[in-house]
Amino acid sequence: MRLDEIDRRIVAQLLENGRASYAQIGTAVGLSAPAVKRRVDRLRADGVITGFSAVVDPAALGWTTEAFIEIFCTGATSPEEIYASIRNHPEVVAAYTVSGDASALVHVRARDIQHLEQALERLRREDNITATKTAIVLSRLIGRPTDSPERPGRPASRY
Amino acid sequence: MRLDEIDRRIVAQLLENGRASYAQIGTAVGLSAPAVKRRVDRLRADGVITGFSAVVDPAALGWTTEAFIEIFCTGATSPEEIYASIRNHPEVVAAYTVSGDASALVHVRARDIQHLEQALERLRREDNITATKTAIVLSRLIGRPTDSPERPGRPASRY
DNA sequence: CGTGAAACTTGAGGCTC
DNA sequence: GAGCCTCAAGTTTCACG
Repeated sequence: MRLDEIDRRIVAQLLENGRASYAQIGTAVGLSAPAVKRRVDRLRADGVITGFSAVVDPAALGWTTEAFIEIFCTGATSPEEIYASIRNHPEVVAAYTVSGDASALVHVRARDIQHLEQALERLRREDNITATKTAIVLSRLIGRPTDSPERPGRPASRY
Repeated sequence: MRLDEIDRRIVAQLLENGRASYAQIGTAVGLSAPAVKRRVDRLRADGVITGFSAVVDPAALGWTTEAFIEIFCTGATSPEEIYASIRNHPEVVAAYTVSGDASALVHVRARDIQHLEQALERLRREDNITATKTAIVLSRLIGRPTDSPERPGRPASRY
């Protein structure tokens, strides 16, 4: 599952434009379309590329409020238990167990502040969760689609 | 720029498979391929869909370490100044100004712990930044490609 | 990995409700 | 306004060299 330079460039192309044609990618990386397809198929089979997705502006769909919530649990709550506590909250966009004071950090998106408050109350009612600490997102400074293997920082998409 | 039910279903389809053909989406939502294309074109023009991207596993590209860093700045540091301080650090995947104690929250990805430490040191050398507080990601519990307008929680991709 | 041919998809015209 | 049909141009996908 080693990636060479061309593989990385193909991935970079597909990060930038997930609907680029194989011929288009091919001219960018100096390969024919079938050769690109074979590599993309291999990258998918190897789990390097896990899928393709539209990049959507949450605000345009009415999700204008965003927060990071530190979650504190009782003594030795396992990751599985934390997962069970948050999995059914649809507002949770991402969640991580982390080092430090908090047991987990969850990224939440809501339609508005009222919705956020409601989601937070619902989270706090979970048995394992003893406390929360919320940081509401005021502005997004940087947000990359995902990590390019070799792309430097791009300008922020503010909202 | 109002979205109807079909628009939302098209967006949901494209979040799930960004390379789906218009005909494919059409059968899923009950429209012909050209009708789907026109709606997708409109959704792009309206900024609801901002692009398409491959979904890549950072670990497969050698980015195995991840952290959230709270950044503390002197008194009244503006979002623009914070942005200027972090924009050139390629390890920064996302950054937000937030309510609460910290001035900003930045999401960082590094190749390994050594690289993370090095990135952190580099960040702390920025003039505006007076202190940082790092939470290293131990495991990812939930991570959705992005927010579907109506999709419930999906299982976590752990690593 | 490249070439070429078959099957499919895209994208733009005009037509209908 | 929004959808459907049709057709040329482009794209994907295969077997073969």
